[in-house]
Amino acid sequence: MNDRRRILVCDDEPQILRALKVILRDAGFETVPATTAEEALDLAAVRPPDAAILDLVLPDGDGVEVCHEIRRWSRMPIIVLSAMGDEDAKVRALEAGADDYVTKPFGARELVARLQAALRRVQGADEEPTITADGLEIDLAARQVRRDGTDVHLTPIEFRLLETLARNRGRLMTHRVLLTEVWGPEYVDDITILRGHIANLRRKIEPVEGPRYVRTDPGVGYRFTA
Amino acid sequence: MNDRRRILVCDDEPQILRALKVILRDAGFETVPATTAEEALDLAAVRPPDAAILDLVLPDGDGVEVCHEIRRWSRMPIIVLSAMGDEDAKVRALEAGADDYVTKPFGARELVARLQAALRRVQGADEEPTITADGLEIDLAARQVRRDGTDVHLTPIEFRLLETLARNRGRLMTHRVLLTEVWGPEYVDDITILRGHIANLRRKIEPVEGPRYVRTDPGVGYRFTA
DNA sequence: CCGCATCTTGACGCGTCCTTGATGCCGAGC
DNA sequence: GCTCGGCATCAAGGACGCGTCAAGATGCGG
Repeated sequence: MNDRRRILVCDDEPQILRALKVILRDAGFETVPATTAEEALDLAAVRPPDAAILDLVLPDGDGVEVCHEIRRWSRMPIIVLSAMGDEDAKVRALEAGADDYVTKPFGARELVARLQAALRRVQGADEEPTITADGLEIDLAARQVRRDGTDVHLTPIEFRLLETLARNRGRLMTHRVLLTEVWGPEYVDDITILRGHIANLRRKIEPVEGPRYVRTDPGVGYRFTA
Repeated sequence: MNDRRRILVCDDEPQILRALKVILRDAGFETVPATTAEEALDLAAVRPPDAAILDLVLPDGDGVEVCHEIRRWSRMPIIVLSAMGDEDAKVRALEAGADDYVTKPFGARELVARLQAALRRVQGADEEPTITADGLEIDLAARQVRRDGTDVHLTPIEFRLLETLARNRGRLMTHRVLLTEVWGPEYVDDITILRGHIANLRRKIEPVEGPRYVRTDPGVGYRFTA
């Protein structure tokens, strides 16, 4: 019996595919290789892997599309590989539902670390009634937040902001995604308002010594870390 | 002999159908696949399954219609799959008799958990005779309320309001939920009337120094706290 | 037909929350 | 070392929701 995690890896360059295979095997993962977008989607549907690593540029399509397709039916962790400087495609992949990105050339340790972090996230993501991250309790059904046992009062917008971040804990949420999710599509570009409420939220739930739960990814967005 | 539960699954996209099949098989269910609304209704009629999972968008109709049709003759658990952001269709499906909804993309474990919860719910529903919260007694069967031992007279609407709040004690009940629950779906937006009766209810059961049982959540709704 | 209890509706004052722009800080690139 | 862009913070205004009250509508029983 083999209980190793299966990782779908899609990249059109054979040497990168081989390198990824070695890196993942050493980290205790099983690799399911694919070289085209179509092959990746087929493999994912026939027997869903535990996570996927997708190159953004593929012969028969875009890694963003693959990401989008998979997200129609699965929440499996997806990490995209982007060439350096390809900021735009990176952000589009994140908005299509990717969990994180790694820019090529990547270090083996960084990739594995991000993969494991993403896998850890999915463990308790089963739409639990209450999310707990050391010292912070978020009761989604009751719409109640406690820090170190004492209740914290959040305004409606602050709660929805924290809720969407916590529901996607570990995942990098772009500014645009957060804005459309909390305020609606017409606020897509209003980053100022997002910043303001992030500040208020932090003042209420973060310890004084610095941000612990809500991390900033400069130029891209925010993420909730446990 | 096969005693596995049979689940009718209706989705027009082959990839999603395949993924659902795998997920359900791993959870110990047998899948009855269908790709159109008509096919789903036929299969359900020929040999009723134990539950149904329906996509909201189908080639020859709406998942809401299928839901409505099935409900004409069966109380089997129905779970609908809705695309993210399609709040309206989701609500209509629930009003047509669906038990629960899962938004795509869904986690495998979440879907299975909700399916099992729905199956369990069909077994038996429980009733609570009387709810007590320090100094306040609510006898649901006798429709009687006492505060500190003395009877309090509530009008019919006031009682139903308190009843729904108390049955979901601790949980925040939105304006919309309270209005549909107490007054009916056509009062969904009439917040004024809700405010008025909340005020009257408070005058009768709350101590003079301020609200203790019925707390207000600005912009969202009310909740009953013990 | 009348009176009472209840429900509904609108207006008003008040408090909270949202929004916006200005300001200062920090890191990256030159 | 300097400039520039992105980020956090703060304060002020304006908008919105809430609770309250009173008057009118409705329904029921006497």
